Amino acid sequence: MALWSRWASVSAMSGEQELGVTESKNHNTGEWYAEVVQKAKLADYAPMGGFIVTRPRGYELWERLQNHLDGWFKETGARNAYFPVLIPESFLEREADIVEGFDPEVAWVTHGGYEELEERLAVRPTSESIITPFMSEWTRSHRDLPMRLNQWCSVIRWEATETKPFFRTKEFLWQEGHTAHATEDGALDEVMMRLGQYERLYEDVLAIPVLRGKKPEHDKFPGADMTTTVEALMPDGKSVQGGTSHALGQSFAEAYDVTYTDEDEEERTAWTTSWGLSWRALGALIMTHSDDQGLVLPPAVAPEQVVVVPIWQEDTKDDVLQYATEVAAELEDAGDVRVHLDDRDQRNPGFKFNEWELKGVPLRIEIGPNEVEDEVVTAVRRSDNENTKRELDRTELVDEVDDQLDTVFDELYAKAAENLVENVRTANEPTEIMGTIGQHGGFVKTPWCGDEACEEVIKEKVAAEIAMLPLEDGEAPEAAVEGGEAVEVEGDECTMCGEDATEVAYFAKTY
RNA sequence: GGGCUGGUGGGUUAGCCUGGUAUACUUCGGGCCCUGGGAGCCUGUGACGCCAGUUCAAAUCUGGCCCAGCCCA
Repeated sequence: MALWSRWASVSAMSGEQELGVTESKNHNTGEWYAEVVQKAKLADYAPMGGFIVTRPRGYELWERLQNHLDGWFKETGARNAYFPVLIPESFLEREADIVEGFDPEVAWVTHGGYEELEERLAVRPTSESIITPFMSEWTRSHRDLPMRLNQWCSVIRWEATETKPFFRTKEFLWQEGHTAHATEDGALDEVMMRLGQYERLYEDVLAIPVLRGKKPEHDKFPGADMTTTVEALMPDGKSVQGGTSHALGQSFAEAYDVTYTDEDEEERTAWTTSWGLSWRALGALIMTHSDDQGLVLPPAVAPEQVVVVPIWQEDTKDDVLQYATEVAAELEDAGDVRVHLDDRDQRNPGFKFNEWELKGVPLRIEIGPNEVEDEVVTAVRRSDNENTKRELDRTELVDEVDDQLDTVFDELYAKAAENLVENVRTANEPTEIMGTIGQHGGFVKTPWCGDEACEEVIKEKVAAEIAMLPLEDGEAPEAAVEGGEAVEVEGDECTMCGEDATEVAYFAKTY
């Protein structure tokens, strides 16, 4: 048994740690993650494999994320709608690629009560096949385009994989946007705009830097011309597909007859897109920032942004509580901060510190008789690994707290960005790709001819695949993160087969 | 899909080999006391993953299933 593990069980038996996280993020990422999710009260496992129960704290994270994205969607022309969870088999069958792509993981409803249905109904694995037919009905003229619909819903994909809350579940919450356009350019602009919004969500809200790219041909969404992705690198070296946006060309429009009359009175076929982001983003959020003390959240999604912990003695209790109450009220009213005053009588301060750290509150404010006397508050940032205590002046409280919350975001982002930048490496030999991924994880970029067989060579050996290809020639996604020039990949021959390279491939192990 | 490890009150866990009374800590409820990093005392509630089998008797043995974590495809 490894040392760290023995420590974990020893401290558990001594009754010191069992409320908090006992697993090590570095040494035992899987169990650590499961523990953080459960002990921070984000989710529980459901009785059936592959399903989870999202608890209020977890759902609140989703709601905040949702509010950001939904606002941007609406600002850019998308409107929310809702389509049935069940899709008739005959609808699903109309687009051949969708059938082929999702058939193995579709859940079917075959009975209503005791009656067997005449036509079985698919529980949606994605909704193109029910939404596009309606876009067809609603699209008459070029004046109806672009048509942009979005729905927030859950889908079911019956994969036989291990459950990992938010990362891998048979049912997951997501949004799926569906649009139709008069021109291919219009559709492509849409695809990139939505990808940009996903990138913005990760970078500006979740404090996670991402790489933008497209998926290789063989890994595209079924029926799509192009699938784009934002990829986030987790601390254990695996890549997460954080959101995807697809150019569907005209294949869906043809299959479901989305046509319109243009200015010249010609009947034309529309171009469609779809784009989705799931609660996997929450998985990436939890995995990226949290530590061995528990959850760590950036302020924008934290249910409580500030927790105020009063520390009193019998003779100071009234003063301390009054001061703490005023501080909390001021932050809430003047500062528009989500603040919680933890005035529980039966818990000592140390217990509260640990508990709120476990729950990921970005900023803790301690108020005892000393603070009251000096007219200050003591603040500790969750993102500060040194646990440094800072005095904030009472008279500048709102601004100071605001600064501290910004700093939490900056610290979280900087750490995640460092992880990303340090873990994009180049390789020019197959053994080098495999060796680098085996040793460090992360992304390894290398020239590639575009042939799936060449990916397979790597995949078989180290279970790493092509996570993405930079979107345009010469565009190196990590340059944005580094704020400078991208590192050039040497050579223009495919590293695996030696044929002419057409792409730069980013290999990684993936979630 | 294959293999490994595990599943005992809400959480952590002892007991299992060698069948018979289920251990402790903690959380939670009540009471007292206490408050600058998981304090203390009293008290109460609360569990053997599921289904079969063996047996006078199963948490314990056997078989099947379910669930989780890990490794491989």
